[in-house]
Amino acid sequence: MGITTRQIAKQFKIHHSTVSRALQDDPRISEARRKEIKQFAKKKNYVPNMIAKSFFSKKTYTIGIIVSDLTNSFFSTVTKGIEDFVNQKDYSVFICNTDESIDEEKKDLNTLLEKRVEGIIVASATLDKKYFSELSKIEAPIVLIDRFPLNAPLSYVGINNFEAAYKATKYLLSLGHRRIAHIMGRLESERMQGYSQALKDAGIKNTSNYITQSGLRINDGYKAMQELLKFKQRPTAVLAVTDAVGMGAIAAIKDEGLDVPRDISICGFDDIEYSQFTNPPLTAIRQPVYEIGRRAAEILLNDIKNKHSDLRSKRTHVLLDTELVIRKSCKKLKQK
Amino acid sequence: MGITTRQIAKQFKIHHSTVSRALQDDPRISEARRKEIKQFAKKKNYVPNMIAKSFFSKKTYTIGIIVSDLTNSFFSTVTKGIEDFVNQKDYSVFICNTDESIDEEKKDLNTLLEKRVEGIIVASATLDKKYFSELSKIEAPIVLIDRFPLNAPLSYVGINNFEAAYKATKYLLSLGHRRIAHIMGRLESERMQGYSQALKDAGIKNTSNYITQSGLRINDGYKAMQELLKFKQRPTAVLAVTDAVGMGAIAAIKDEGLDVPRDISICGFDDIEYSQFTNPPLTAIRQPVYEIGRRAAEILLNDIKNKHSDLRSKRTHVLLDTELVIRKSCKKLKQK
DNA sequence: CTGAAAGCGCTTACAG
DNA sequence: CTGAAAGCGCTTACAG
Repeated sequence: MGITTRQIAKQFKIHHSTVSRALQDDPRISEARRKEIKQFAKKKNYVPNMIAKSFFSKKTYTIGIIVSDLTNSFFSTVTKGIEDFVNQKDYSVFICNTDESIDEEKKDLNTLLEKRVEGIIVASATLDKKYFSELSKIEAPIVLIDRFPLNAPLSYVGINNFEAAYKATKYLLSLGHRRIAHIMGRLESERMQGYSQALKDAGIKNTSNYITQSGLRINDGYKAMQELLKFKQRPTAVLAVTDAVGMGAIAAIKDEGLDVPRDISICGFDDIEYSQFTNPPLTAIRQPVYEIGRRAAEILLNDIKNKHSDLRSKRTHVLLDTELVIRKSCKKLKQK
Repeated sequence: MGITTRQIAKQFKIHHSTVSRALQDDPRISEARRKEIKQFAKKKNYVPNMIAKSFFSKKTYTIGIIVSDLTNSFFSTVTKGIEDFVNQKDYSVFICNTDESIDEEKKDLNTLLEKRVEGIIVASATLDKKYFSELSKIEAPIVLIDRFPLNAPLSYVGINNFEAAYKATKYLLSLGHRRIAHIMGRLESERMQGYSQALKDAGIKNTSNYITQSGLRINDGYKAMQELLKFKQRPTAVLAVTDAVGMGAIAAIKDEGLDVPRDISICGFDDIEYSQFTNPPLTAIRQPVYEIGRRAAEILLNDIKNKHSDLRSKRTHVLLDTELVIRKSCKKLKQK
């Protein structure tokens, strides 16, 4: 193992507390001593033991991030936003994937707490109120991202999902579509509600007819679209819960010998980097993904700093703006 | 802060070592004691302090991963592969982004070492031999991925880049292309060499004419392609150093009013999930990305376990197979 | 300017 | 079956 302050001290026949002080540039230690100690430490590749430091100071300079799947472009981008921000402040980050399992999430949470992270950012695999009220009792600051019940007793940053989905659906309606389907996510019911409301506001009944549930990945979208394709009256447009699902849907449509947007229009949600390159380029709601991560990190670090003061914002709720990015995957329907 | 073993001990007027043992299910502690202690601990939300445990045991159950950019599909997939594997063994992972900066990489490495990770997996931002020989002196096991000089004095897992690029270039040649360009990466010179060798073997001189260097992202590919488009004799095919670069190249070609593959064929490298959805679908060399992560994790954990024994494989070199996935972005040239 | 002590929360030999 | 002690590598009041 690495050399310790005690071993350095022995070398100079001094006390290890002096070594500790010299290494910290304590002005009370004489210039000469400091120099020789630091030089020796360097030569011996001394690496301060943060575990011991943390043990003493109660500061670990680490936070944890819990997401469902890093492979998902949304989550890797959020994570990058978080990492970039906290790194500047000398924090490290533990990353945990839950694969949408709430049990895994609880396990991860526990591990993080055992490792004494100073704060946690979580995109939860559940929306269970009880769970969140438990979370809010945890001492370490927590910031929710992406998934959260509005008015959860915790800080969160994300978007207004209802509004965004409403906006997307209205766009589809404005193109003349009436049979608009929605491939919804397990936890993305706000988006589904925004979709439904838009249909209702347009005077469309039975808005739940064309709703099918799916996972968030490409394959999930493929399968969900296959289901929608079985309807005798096929939808003419589909609002997908994520871009990846939208891509899967496009693939399913093509495999059926149909065309996007000629036969069916597709609107995505996220606007990941690759969506501009699909065929056709995907029209989608854009979330400021990186920014979501950055803001969450900012709030978390702030809560950590003010942990013991009243400045701690136990409940900062940030909803960032979304934007409908119109590309080529949605077609205007001819008037009948 | 959370409750400690001492506080629990006080509650029952016993010694904290007894509490420690009860919590560990030490059979020497009486059934009754154990039960009441565990129950009380649970009620009080006792969370064992891993920092203290690590401090004692010298095991932190954490590893570090250093990559250039998590936003890059390749790296997030590798990371997932690593995480999934080590999680089963109860390890946590620190994730560090270097953004291709070697200074940042060194800083990250140092932080990881201070935090006493038990091992590190790194996709380095450099190929400097001196650097790697320094790395090899570090006590913690290290496994290199993606970027490494062949025969580096460290374990690594990746692919045979030379061979893969050779294979891709040969495919382009077989399609009748002669003016084949290569958008190379800063560190991907093996791929470039495979490309050059294939051209040479086909009797093509001046193989460096059509080589241009670029970053690894979409935008980088866009800019690099713009340069290639300026040649009086434009290339008829391009081997891109990554899929993302290939996508950028396609965009640049289209923006110039040209078509892929009609005017220029594009071959990617990686075969990320999104490449099947581009327009046209991207022909690319497929790397077993997730598997690279998994294997690297396996070797690392093995080295950690055998750290002090001869079983430690200080230099396991694994090169996984690649495959050329033919889709629609490369066209057969007509015979003249 | 430097030293000796105490303590952070655990665990594990050593006793009994 | 349980206790008391020592120690992991640091830091920081307290002395002098």
